[in-house]
Amino acid sequence: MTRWEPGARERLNSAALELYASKGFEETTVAEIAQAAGLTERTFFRYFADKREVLFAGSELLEQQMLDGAAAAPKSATAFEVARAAVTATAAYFPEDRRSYSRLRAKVITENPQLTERELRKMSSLAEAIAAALRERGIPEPTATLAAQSGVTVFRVTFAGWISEGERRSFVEIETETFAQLGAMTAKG
Amino acid sequence: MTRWEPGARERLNSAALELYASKGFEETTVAEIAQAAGLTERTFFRYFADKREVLFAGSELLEQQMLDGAAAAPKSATAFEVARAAVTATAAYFPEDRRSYSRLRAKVITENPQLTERELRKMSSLAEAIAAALRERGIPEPTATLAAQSGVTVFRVTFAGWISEGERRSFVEIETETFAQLGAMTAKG
DNA sequence: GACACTTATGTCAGCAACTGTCATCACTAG
DNA sequence: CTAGTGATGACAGTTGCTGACATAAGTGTC
Repeated sequence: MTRWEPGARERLNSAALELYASKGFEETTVAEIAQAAGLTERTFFRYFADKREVLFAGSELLEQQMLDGAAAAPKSATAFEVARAAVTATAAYFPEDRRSYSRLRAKVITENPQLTERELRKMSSLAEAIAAALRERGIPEPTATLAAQSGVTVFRVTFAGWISEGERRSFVEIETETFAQLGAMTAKG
Repeated sequence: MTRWEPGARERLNSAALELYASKGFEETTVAEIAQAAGLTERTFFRYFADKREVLFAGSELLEQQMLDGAAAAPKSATAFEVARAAVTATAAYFPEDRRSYSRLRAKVITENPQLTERELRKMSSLAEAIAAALRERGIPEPTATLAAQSGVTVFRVTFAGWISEGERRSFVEIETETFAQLGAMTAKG
């Protein structure tokens, strides 16, 4: 018999989501999460920097995917095209099987201001990563930030649509349309 | 003799900014801020919901100014034009005299992740307010959110430019240029 | 197979953010 | 003069989070 079961991180993760969803984020104490996972509070904080972070672990993968997408764009691409490539590359991250999980997670997040803040920070960090990649390509500020932010905005709108009630289209389909709308909107005037 | 000096809110506000700037946000305790203002910790929390909020009070004014700007836009304006009107209306909020104060405040905020999160939330809330105004005008989603977010992105980039070292141009000047850049960027492709 | 070494966890003490509750003092209306 | 109101103080309590140290499981070495 091992002293501890494997997969502590996983257990903490799902225990947290379940509790946050069932009784609310603020009403859940870290001690409860730890107990549900068969661990102690102290251990929770060894895996996650804070009570919120447990819902956002793994976002480095998303960022990496975006950066890979940006890197794959042709040399001749404009700033906005590179940003778009970065966003498009994340589609693989949102297959049909994850849609309902994403819905639950998003619901928990939008219902709590603290979690919303953290989500915004992650989005901002994604934008900054893309902006940095654009700068690497020689695109100056503020164009780099502007393009990166716009790309992330499309990403957010796309994601919101993807998890909206009754939506059946795939992530890429929605994304394509969202980009088209942004183009149409700013082109005019 | 009154038992307490007037302007408690003001005193807490400036004491907090000074302490955050001089010894860092996390290194400053609420008790210290309260003491510097001649009050108690409990009173601090009567004025501000949390330790961060002390730097963000008054953002309702900014939001109102944006909404007024949006409301003043002609009926025939497109979603993006209305969003632009909202952003342009905030220029009065950033006169030359406030630039150095804004610089200090921004420095404190960008140096701390927790404060950055709160700032992002405020920006998000501004975008949501504009989006709601657009919906009121009959503009459907996701166009409303897309336009509002884009407007706020321009606002953020403009603000960052305005407080950047050595920048002399006025807020409106920078804003005009930023909008032009966004238009040029998305139009292409 | 004894020994050190590393890694994941537990235990415990403590700080600081935030909250609820009640007391207190200045001011105001009548 | 008194009763009421509103801002503040006093104080205790919960919880997020951290540091320091102990302990047990697994891993290698001779």
